[in-house]
Amino acid sequence: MGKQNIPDVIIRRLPIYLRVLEGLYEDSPGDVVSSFELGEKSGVTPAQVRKDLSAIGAVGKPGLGYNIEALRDKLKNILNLDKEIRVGIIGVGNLGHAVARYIIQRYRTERDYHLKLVALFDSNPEIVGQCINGIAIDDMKGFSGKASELGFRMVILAVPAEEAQTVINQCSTAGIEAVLNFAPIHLRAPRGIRIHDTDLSVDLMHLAYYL
Amino acid sequence: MGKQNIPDVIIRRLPIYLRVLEGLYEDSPGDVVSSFELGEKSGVTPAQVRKDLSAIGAVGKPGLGYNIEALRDKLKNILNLDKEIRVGIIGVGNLGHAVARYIIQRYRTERDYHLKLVALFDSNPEIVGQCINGIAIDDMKGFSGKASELGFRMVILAVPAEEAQTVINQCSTAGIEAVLNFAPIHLRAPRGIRIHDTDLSVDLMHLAYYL
DNA sequence: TAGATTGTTAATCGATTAACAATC
DNA sequence: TAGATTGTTAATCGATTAACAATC
Repeated sequence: MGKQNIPDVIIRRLPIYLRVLEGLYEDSPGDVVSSFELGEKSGVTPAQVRKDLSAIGAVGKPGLGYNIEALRDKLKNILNLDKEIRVGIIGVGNLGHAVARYIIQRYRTERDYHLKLVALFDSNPEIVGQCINGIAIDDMKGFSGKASELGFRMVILAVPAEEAQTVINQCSTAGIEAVLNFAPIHLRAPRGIRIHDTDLSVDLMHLAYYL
Repeated sequence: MGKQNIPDVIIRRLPIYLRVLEGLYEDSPGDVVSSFELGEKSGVTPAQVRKDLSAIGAVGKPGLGYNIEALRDKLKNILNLDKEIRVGIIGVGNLGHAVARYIIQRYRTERDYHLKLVALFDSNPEIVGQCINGIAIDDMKGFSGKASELGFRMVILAVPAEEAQTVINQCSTAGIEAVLNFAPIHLRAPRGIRIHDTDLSVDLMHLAYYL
């Protein structure tokens, strides 16, 4: 496979381009988009757009622009979104619960994003066994088995900070490869796992600087 | 005020340092922390930590490190977290609702972060008038009045993509200065408003690349 | 053809890392 | 004093921007 080691800064912008392209495709499938328009709608300069697209091997036509559908498909392909991606959530408290509902709702409406929530886990016996939109909350004890049984390699982590490192080590054992971490703590990534930290509080504090 | 134009990359790391320092302070107030330990716990190199802290004018003692409490206070001061920060949420659907509960819960437990949710807005008459933890959902029509009455300058935007640009223009009129945007669209920032975009879907797609 | 826009190269800019004298 | 760690300077690295010949 031709993963030519594209820098992460570029990868990070691809979902944003893709989001814009989906919108353009709805309005005018079969049409073309320039780096100027795509950049405008993505918050990126036209030069940057061309540099990024050229880095991933997407090609446009001089004088015209990029074919919307082809470019969209290219991006989906690179981001692995042309296959079904199964996701589990660990930690179904306030936040995990909300994220679960959000994903279910969003990817129900959404056309064909192959992002599918397949499992929920918690270690609190009081909520294990409950259901969210038909998905049962499993005991964290059975995590490893469920992961291979259901075949998900991506996990959303919404447990308390104190438990997060322990849980991520379990994820590693279970063959998980990517983790979106909502716990307010920086985790040491075990070998073979990619972690992205995200924290509403951190975002708010960052913004607070600009008040 | 000494806002010496600190680059945003640095500002972005400050809340993370602060988060670590709060933890350290609980365990050993009055103690000192080295750039090595702080970096370790923040996912940043020691050199970077020292560069960042020096940029904001924080000082440590050679051979010892940085005083935990003093550094924490310095960070809070720079991030404006030594004053009360009032926040409103616009759009109380699935996501806005979850964010509201999350903030209320988190800043109840939290010691003394002066981040306070003071208002909720929506334009759907069916939910206007409802309450979340004692905070009423107001009609978006009265936004501008409420903003100045309650004195919040920061807003969390959780409306559908189609409405986001319109709403942010209203925010501008109402004197809002900072917006955390959850709508899956890049917004043109009106003069005087700082916008940070955040989108769970974008984060998941970004991670999907590494599967 | 004339006008528009790509793809790429070179120039610029800024951020990270390395190194080490100063200092507790 | 000896050992540790800061604060800063210089070196490196990488990302963004500008510019423009090639091409539709």
